[in-house]
Amino acid sequence: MTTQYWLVKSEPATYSWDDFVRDGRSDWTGVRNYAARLHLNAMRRGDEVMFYHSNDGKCIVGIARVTQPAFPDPTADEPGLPASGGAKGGQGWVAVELAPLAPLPRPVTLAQCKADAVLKNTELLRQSRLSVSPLKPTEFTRIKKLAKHSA
DNA sequence: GCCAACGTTGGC
DNA sequence: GCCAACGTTGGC
Repeated sequence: MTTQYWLVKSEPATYSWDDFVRDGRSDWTGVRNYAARLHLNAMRRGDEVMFYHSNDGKCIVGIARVTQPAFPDPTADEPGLPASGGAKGGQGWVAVELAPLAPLPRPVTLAQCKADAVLKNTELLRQSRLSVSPLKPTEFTRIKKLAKHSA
């Protein structure tokens, strides 16, 4: 099975990479956006996920791994309904479980992504408010490569 | 079903 | 602190 790649955002003031590493794993709950939910539902165990610090940081800081695919978000009003249950399914929100895989040697900044020919068209940049977005394998590889060089 | 008003996110 | 982008809500 081919590994898929994703990017999730977190405000470090709320939940930082360091918090994530300390916890060793995290249920990625509270996503209340249909496009983001679509992506959560498409995640499979073992997919790799870039961890982005929004607001304070504005950089990609580490790589996580999907350890549990989508399950009903326990923080939703009515968890457990089928997530595919119709366009108006305000319920049926889902979460996934992520675990830290490795920090990036150097964070990759938003400015670097914008300036990069490969990364300038990522969903992260095209739709800046989307909290969970897909990455193409080429984009994922590019981020890893940029993380090896000085900013 | 359209659209204006409003709230939220997130970069600057 | 401001503002742009986007989603949601509610009047009609």
